[in-house]
Amino acid sequence: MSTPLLQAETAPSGGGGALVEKLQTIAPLPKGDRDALAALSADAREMGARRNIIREGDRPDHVHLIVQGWAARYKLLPDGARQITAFLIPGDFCDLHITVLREMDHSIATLTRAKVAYIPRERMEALTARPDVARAFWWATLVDEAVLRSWIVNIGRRDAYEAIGHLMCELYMRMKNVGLTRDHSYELPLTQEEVGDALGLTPVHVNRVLQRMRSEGLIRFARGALTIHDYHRLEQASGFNPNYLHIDQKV
Amino acid sequence: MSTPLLQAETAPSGGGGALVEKLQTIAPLPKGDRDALAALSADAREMGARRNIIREGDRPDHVHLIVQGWAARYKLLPDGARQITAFLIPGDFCDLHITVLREMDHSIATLTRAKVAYIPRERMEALTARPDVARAFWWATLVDEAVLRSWIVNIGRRDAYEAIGHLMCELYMRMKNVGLTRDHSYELPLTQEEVGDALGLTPVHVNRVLQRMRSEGLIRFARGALTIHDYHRLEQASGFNPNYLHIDQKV
DNA sequence: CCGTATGACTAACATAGGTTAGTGGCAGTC
DNA sequence: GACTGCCACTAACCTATGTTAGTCATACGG
Repeated sequence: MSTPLLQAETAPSGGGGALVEKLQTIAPLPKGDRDALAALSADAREMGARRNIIREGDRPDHVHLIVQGWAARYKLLPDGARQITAFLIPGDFCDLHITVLREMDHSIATLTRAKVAYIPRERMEALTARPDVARAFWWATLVDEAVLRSWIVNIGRRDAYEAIGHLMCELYMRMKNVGLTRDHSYELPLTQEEVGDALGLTPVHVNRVLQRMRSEGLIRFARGALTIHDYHRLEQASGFNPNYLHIDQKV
Repeated sequence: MSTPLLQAETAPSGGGGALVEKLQTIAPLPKGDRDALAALSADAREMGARRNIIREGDRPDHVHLIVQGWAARYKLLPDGARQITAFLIPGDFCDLHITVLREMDHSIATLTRAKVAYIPRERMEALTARPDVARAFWWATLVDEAVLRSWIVNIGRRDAYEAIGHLMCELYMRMKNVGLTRDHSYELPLTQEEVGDALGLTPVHVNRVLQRMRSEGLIRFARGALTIHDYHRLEQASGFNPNYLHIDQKV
């Protein structure tokens, strides 16, 4: 029996998958729109863990959508250091509007085995011709931007304990929003090094902080899954305020 | 004689101002578009330094554009710490698409005296009906996002010396792109505390680093203006690569 | 002109987090 | 069923940056 790296296949919205689930956060979409979006996930490609989806300098002519599994945006520094700037979960686009820019200024790689849909430009144009879809894409783009701002605060002004807690809360809310949590648990298939690369910490220090959180009974984090034993306390301790996710739902 | 906090009024693009200058980075705009954009700056309001333009929780129904002077996006933490997540210079929108989201998840304040244009929603819609303008707005949004990613790398994986140098290079390129540099100098009306709030550093440490840069003959930074004596060396030392600004111009 | 901010700057000391160099467990593989 | 590689985990030590508590110069309002 292997660790369940992939997400539950039972998409809660009845086949539409994470993308439809996510894009209906702000407003329900007409059936036609839902079907058109759900169709994107149909012929996704399987990819192994730790494979590049796109690399800095690439000029892709199609858009990538994470259907299943996890991926990360990252930049490499000359000295080999890596900074992860985003975690991508099912329903997230990798490069929604890359065609407006000349080329990628960062890379994206899978973290787990994953299913990734490749969507040709014309197909995206057909989708954005639907006003509700276009608006939902805008919403998703703006939330991505808000998450980036929130990460800057996390790295710049919170200590390691708060930052790690904050990240756990954010991922909990995002996973919940696409139906991938159960109680206060979710698949979190990150190594301690990857957590460190996202928060500007070393794996050694990430480990220290995790030990402390465990000893305090706050969380359980093992075998690629996180359980938050006391969500309220974690939120408090890390100064997490979900308003920047613009979800407007209850915990 | 007072310190010249405001930017040169002589907009290089013949009256269109920084916005037109910036939006033509990727492609020239038709005269009609240029005029429509330039008209936005016409009746901007004067604001004092350190005044809020919008605050977290606000639901503005119009868009703000920095016409002259500097502003900053920021978030405040419960303990009073501040993290600046963006510096806004002439030609930058504060909240281009706020109407898609419910409310602001961060605040924006002027840093210097500034001229800020208030643009009603209908007027923005009329502008985005012009395809080239819509595309240019997209470009601006995506570059803003790329800058956020770059800041995450800066704060997460570069030391203070590199991070400060990187910020100076970025602002140099952005100011140059709207015609607000002369040789390798530009108005940089930031206090050392504001630089620290952007990079997650204390003013004491910012001062230490600046002293070092000065002693090395790299820069001159005084009275609200920065001169980079050796741009190439600064770029090297800070690992700056302007590709993420998507400007495609020479230094 | 004098008082009051504000911001640049410094020194002495404290610490969160980095570095280096491991050990040990476990999963996959030939 | 031994090898291999990855990852969690630890210990001892180090340093970049934070903290506290100032001094000093300049700008501005009255």
